[in-house]
Amino acid sequence: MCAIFFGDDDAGLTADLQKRFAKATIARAEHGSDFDIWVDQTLAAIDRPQLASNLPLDIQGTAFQEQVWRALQKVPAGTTATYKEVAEMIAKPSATRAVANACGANPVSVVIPCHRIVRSDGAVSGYHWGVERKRKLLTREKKLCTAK
DNA sequence: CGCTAGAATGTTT
DNA sequence: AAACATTCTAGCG
Repeated sequence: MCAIFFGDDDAGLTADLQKRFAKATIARAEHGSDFDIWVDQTLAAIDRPQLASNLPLDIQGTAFQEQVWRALQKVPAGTTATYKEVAEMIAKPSATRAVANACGANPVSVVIPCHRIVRSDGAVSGYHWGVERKRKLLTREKKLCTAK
């Protein structure tokens, strides 16, 4: 698995995929195939982050991005971190903007929680798949966490 | 004191 | 060389 995308419709999704993987040919998974099983696991991982480690992820990114993404996975569900905090986690306190860049480059939306990152004033700034979706994810996670 | 405008900053394409 | 899902500070009302 090299990417996990959100989308409201097929057209938007494939368009996004094409943009990210310009040279790739888009194909669909057969129902009941191995890939289909992974999709199930991925969806399950939204609620249980531990399951994410079962996924055969094949993420491609620069060294900097990998640092950021690793830091992101340390952010507990139901909480948020600021771009600056993440920047400090990877020992580059002044690279806040760069961190934001790396978040946007993250291909695996749910496995790496790029939606838990907000601005220092607490405002939800941007999200590749829509700020609306980001807010919903956050409130949802907060509920899940407090319910536990 | 609260707000706006502008510079600083690191990484990617 | 340009663009960005930020942040910090100085200046103004």
